Amino acid sequence: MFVGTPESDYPDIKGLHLFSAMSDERFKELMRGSYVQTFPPQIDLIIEGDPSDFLHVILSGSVELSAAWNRRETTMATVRPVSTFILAATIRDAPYLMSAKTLEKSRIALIPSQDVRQVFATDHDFARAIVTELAQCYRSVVKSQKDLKLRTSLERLANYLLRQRSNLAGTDEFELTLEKRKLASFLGMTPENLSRAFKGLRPYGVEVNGNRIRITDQIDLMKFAKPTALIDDYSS
Amino acid sequence: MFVGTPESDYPDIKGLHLFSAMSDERFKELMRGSYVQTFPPQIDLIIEGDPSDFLHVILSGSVELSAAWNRRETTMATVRPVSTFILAATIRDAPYLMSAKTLEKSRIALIPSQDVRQVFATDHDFARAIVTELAQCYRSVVKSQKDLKLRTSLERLANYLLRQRSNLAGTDEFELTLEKRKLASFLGMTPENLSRAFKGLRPYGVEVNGNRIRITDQIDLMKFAKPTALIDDYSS
DNA sequence: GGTTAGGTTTGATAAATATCAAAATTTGAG
DNA sequence: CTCAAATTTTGATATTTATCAAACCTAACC
Repeated sequence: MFVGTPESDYPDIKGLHLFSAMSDERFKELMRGSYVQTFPPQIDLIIEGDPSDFLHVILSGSVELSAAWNRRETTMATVRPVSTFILAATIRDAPYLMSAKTLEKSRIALIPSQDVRQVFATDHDFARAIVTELAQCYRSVVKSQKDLKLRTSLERLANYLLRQRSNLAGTDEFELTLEKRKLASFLGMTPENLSRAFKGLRPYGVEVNGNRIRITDQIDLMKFAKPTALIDDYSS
Repeated sequence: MFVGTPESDYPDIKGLHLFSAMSDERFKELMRGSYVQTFPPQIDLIIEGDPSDFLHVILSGSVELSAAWNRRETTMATVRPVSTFILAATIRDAPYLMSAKTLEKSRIALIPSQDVRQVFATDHDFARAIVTELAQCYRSVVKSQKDLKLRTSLERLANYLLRQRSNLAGTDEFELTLEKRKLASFLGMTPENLSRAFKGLRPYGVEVNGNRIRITDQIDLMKFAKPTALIDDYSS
């Protein structure tokens, strides 16, 4: 099992901003201690509260990050290739704050947290790359927090659709990448409410057909959604 | 005006985890480019969207971080001495996501972002300290997000009170450090709702008298609030 | 192709939260 | 100390959102 991540996966992982500045030497060292596994859908990779044994890198498929309390559960984010997750817990050697579960069949590289922390302590370029990554993560959560506290559920949905649209090369028609159930939870509402929210956006030119969304009047939708870079631009 | 931060403030600032590992040499260099200013209450230090010109260090007083959208406004956090704020924006050289305003008369050290980024690029210990700090910040926002999405307003208030209680050496009686108006906004509710929420906690042993809170039955309150380290422990 | 399980939608209702208005209380300035 | 302004509380009401139940749809499976 512990045979290390196959070399064929190196380019994908090294392509991440996090690892790109690292010396090949050290990168290979890190990879040797790691391994790749393919998981079926609906597998729990991490339960919140667990000690952070591995930094995870998703190579294919998709993973849901969720949190639970008092029999309630909420989707915090979905992670798609190629990216890492649970970086902050790894660095701080602290328990995971979120659970992770595969949504589809997924290939995931697991890098022992101890190794990551060790390289972090000695490799300055890596430390700097982590800073940039964490600053980005932090800013993303702050944006998401603003979304939640400042907008109604209808506004959140409208802005979500506009973000999806621009992610997907700005075509007027696109598919939802999330099950509606998950989307509802991600946006902080119930599935029933999401269904009604879609109807509520019809007057602004949103047509829904299963997973297929068509935005017939983007200007009109934007006038309602009022997107702003300080909430909706995940790249800054 | 640009006379540098007075040396008498060095110990406080150097005491921050962020700067403690930095060489005295470099620290003095950073301080020479910085300056300290005393602001009256209710002064806008930062407007969200501004370019991040300075890393701020609060030396005395208190500062509110808030965000606004579409004529709505919400309190995101309050910062107390001695700590930095707006670190992520400084590092990423990105616009501030939150506004900052003094709540009381406050002394604040301003360190040019450019200098911080430069030291960050050359001083490895500083880079590592920033990582730890940012990981901590990130985890705090995630906890706060879980609080918001998983709990009702009554539960949020109950857990807030328990956190305050433990922060303040665990006495049964303590003072709110925030105006109720701000507290309501921080907890994601209206002032009217907060007032009613306090009443709603009376059956669980919470007595309110102005800013004075008395928790007469901590066990009972905890049974209702169900605090968990994965949301309420801001030190991990 | 029929069946079943799970997701989605719809309608009815309940609960949580916000809004508006006004009274009560506190705070701060002069 | 007194008055004005702001905050807090209270009551009445409206809006938003959640819950429950049932119908409907979809997709995987035998």
